[in-house]
Amino acid sequence: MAKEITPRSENYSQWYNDIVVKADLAEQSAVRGCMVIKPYGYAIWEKMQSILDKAFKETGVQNAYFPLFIPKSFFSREAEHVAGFAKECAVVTHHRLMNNPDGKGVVVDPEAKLEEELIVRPTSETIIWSVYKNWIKSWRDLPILCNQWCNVVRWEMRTRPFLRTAEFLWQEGHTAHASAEEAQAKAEQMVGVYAKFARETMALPVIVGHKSPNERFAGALDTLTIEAMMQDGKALQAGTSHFLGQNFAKSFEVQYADKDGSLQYVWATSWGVSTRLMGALIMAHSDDNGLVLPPVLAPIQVVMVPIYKTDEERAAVLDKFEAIKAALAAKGVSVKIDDRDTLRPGFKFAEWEVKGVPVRIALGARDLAAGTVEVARRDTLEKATVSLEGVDAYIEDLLGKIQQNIYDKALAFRDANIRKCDDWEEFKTEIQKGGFLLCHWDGTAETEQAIKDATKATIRCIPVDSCVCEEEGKDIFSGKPSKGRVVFAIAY
RNA sequence: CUGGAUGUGGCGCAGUUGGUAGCGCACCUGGUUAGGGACCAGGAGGUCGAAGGUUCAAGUCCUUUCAUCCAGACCA
Repeated sequence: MAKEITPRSENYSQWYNDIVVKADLAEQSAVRGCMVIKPYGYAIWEKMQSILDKAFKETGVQNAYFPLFIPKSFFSREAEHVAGFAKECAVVTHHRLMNNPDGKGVVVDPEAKLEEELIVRPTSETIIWSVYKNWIKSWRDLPILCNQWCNVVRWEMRTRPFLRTAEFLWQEGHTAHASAEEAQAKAEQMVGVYAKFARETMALPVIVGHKSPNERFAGALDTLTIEAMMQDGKALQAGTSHFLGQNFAKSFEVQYADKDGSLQYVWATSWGVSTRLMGALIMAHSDDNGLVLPPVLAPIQVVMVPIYKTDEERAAVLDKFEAIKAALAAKGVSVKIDDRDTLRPGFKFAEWEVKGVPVRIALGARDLAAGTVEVARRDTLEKATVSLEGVDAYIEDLLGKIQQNIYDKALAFRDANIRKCDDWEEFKTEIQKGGFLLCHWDGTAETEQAIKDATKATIRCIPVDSCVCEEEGKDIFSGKPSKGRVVFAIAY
């Protein structure tokens, strides 16, 4: 029987799209570059949201909401920032439709032209800072720690489901502080939250580091990032946290009266992760049978497939399933009993594998007689026959093992594809094979650009949590002195 | 925007030198089945992306146009 998922060796892009579609995560929408996130995919996003949201609140952050539309003039205040976004924004110019005088459909009412165009937010710095201006008067008002869960629109020339869509869901945190040190610490704290989330929840090993000036967010003084490696060896930026300095405060004139009565500009951060994390999840863990979900994120952690010939057998098996389900539910495990009687077991096995459900239990007459169940794990595809007695404890333990194993597997893959490189000729061929190359860099934008032009590789980050990178050396391209190694890779 | 490719039932595709559309999956009905994507029989579903042209006749040839995909450019 031919598998529906295309082997990754043939065409990684096709393989990825197949998993998105077959696992029932998302489909293409009628709007160019946008996608419909289906219930199963959205359930995963909701889990990500709830876990992240809890972590944010533990750091004192509160949720708020700001408008979707931003007056065009707001963008002209921060020159550097607008340069990074101006080219790819959707613009609202009119506010009314009318019946087409030809009688065919509707047209934009030319009378309804807006005085000032509205930009559909590509990110909310400008509107949030125009609001913060009114919130911040005194040192007592600081810090302000707000996050918003919302959608943003960026009219990208080329899109890919989850990784780069014209509209996407994300959270964006925006904080204001009295001192540079406090703001910087906040930016570091939040990238730490992201790294912990990636590792512990998504089972995704990430490298935390600073972006080079070239790759920094428009308007930021420092950008911290978590960089992950996908199974084709390409890098994916999974989340960022920016130290914005006083750029936005100055542009939007956000000043507070300090304890000594002097007027001071506030210091800012912003940080965000998006539905791109879904893309990371898919590309990091999936295999040729489909999605592989870490148990912590799986909307369904255990699926039960009954096997029967007669109505009596079916009733007996489902009865047993209900008992196991109750025991598992008491332990906080989410369980789905697949009692559809129009489909055969083999079909169900394959279907739940594509969807990445971590554990599958099969139970039939044979097992009932022996007092056992068949427990299959998605990460290794191994099957075990387990005694019905205490199966709930076995599965609870197994879910933890699967979570750990998925992380270990991804970590082993990543580490096997990180290597040092000190020779430019070698670099040019090695980088095309995928993976991360740790190389010396002289710290100049010119060198970085030259390397990018020659190989398409970019500096993914200057690591902060890896001691191997702190050593003197010579730049791989220019030969000039370098204070440490940075991560080069070809990125999504 | 540049280069390449593709548009034919819900999905994936075939369709020769022009002759009035077919296959697989999915769907509906009935039956047999059920421990890894079942089988048999019957059935429904398409103005072939759109517009124009050539022709007795166009899915097929010509022109225009639109859309999608891939590779660039672009991109926290």
